[in-house]
Amino acid sequence: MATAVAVTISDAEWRVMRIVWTLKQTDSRTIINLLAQQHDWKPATIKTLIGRLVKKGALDTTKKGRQFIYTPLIPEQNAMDTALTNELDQMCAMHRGTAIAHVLEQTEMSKADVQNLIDVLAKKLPTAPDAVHCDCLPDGCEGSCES
Amino acid sequence: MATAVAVTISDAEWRVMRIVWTLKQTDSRTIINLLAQQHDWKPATIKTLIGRLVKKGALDTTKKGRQFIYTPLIPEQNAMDTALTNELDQMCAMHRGTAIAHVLEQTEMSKADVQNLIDVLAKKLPTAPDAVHCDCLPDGCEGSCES
DNA sequence: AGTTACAGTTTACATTTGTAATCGGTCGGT
DNA sequence: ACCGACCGATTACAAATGTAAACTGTAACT
Repeated sequence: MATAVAVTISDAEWRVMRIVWTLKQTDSRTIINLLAQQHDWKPATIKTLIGRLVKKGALDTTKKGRQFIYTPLIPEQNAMDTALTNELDQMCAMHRGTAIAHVLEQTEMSKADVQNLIDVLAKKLPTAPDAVHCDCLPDGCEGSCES
Repeated sequence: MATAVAVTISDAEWRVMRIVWTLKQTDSRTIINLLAQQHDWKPATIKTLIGRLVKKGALDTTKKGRQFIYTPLIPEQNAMDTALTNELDQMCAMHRGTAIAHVLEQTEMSKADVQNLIDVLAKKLPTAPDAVHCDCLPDGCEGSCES
């Protein structure tokens, strides 16, 4: 395994990636046009973001005449998983379930997605531990860590 | 409503908050001792983080003799929700469900939590739309945006 | 009363991120 | 053959973040 370093994509860069992920491949012209509509970013700003993503190894480039064609080097689902997991991992293990519950309530999802989540959880239920303990303190936070 | 600005807590600051959330209230001594164990941060580093959190309005201080007692000004669950929601919101609406599925698979949760999530989803199922469309492109990404 | 030890504040500095102007090369048109 | 439009690269700069030393004041112990 070579590039196991899991590139970090910043918020602004994320916007660029979404365009490329969605279009599978594009040139900077298209990216700039689309993004300049959504945000009011100057073309120069978007070029910078593209440049950084290429340097970071998130986008690949293929010379096409005078310009480049950009393609994602890291899969969207992969980036999404990593971002969410990183966020969750830095939170108290005991409270993750509740946090996810709130997120589920507020996230609009298709029937199919909801059903799929139910299935995943149903499969998870049997092996789920009776309790997951707080891991906020070095030792284990016995007693002082309720609800 | 005064401070509706939703303070942003950085990764390193998050560690400090977790200590305070768990202990409900503490002094810097305790925070420093606990954190110095988990990470190898110098006391000065932790002091800086505490100071920034106070300035940001995430921690409250109460003079107690020569030192301060710190208490959380923002609730943990609230911070967790905000962090996760912000992360999710910047992702393609169409793919959020799948990403959450992956996260659910990898997150250890208690039986009670899993069951709770199932309930939340079951309640959500009837009103869930048949499809949630990709919102990565300005227009709506018809056609060019499959799974 | 003097000194120590530690709490909180100020200052420091490199890196990352957001935001953007400018430069340099080239493709296409006249 | 030349000029302009445009692409990608270089440079810029402030704010946030990670990491930490230095400074200041004062409570506690001798």
